[in-house]
Amino acid sequence: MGNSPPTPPDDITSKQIQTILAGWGKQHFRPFPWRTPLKEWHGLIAEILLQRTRAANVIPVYQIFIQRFPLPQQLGMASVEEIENIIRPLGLHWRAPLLKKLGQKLSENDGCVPHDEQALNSLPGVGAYVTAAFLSLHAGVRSIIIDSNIVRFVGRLSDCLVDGETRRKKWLIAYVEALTPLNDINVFNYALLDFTMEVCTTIPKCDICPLGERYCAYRKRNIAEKTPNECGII
DNA sequence: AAGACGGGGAC
DNA sequence: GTCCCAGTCTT
Ligand code: SF4
Repeated sequence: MGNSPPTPPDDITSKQIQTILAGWGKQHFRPFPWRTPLKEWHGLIAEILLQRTRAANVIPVYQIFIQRFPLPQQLGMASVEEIENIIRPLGLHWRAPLLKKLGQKLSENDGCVPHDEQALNSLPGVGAYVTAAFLSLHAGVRSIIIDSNIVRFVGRLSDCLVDGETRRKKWLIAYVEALTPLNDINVFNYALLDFTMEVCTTIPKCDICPLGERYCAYRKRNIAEKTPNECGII
């Protein structure tokens, strides 16, 4: 028998982490173009373009994309070639034919994006992450989001090694579920995205982290071992 | 469960 | 040059 998987923090601790992250997020909210009030269609497109791609790199492609395809109908009628050319700087070109199918499928629904989890998840190019991100960030529906940055963050909180499969593990999902508040879902999820993008990064910036050793087992161990962290600052 | 996809920026 | 990024789809 190996080590048992990490268990989520208790309710009190989870709420404290939520409060700290939400407070941090309010002061460090990043106004990406897809975060300003927008059409749901544009929000869905943004989440797809953001797959495995740093947000800053998506900005110019997103602007061109929604200018060329303001409505799903226009995307559905475009050629795969044209779509592929527009998203080329982002790589993962297999998304081009899926985006065309997405436009066609939404056209059948009057161009409206469904708010049903099953319906979203079955759309071409839309998986667990895009479904949860769209619901929580663009439709006000509480959903937990799990991306590679958030997996890394949970790994740090619990001081557990993670890999590419960790995002599908039950313990990880339960952990994020416990951390995610019942209300103000978009505020918390934006904070979680920004925090994991800017503070709990591949090389963590523990010296500016609002959580620290009280909430982060990785940080606590580094301090206890009196080894310099990966920032090189105590 | 494991592999493929991908350009581009950070280091 | 290496690693990693708001994952998804296919064996
Ligand atoms: S203390 Fe460091 S490792 Fe822990 S959550 Fe903060 S930035 Fe991440």
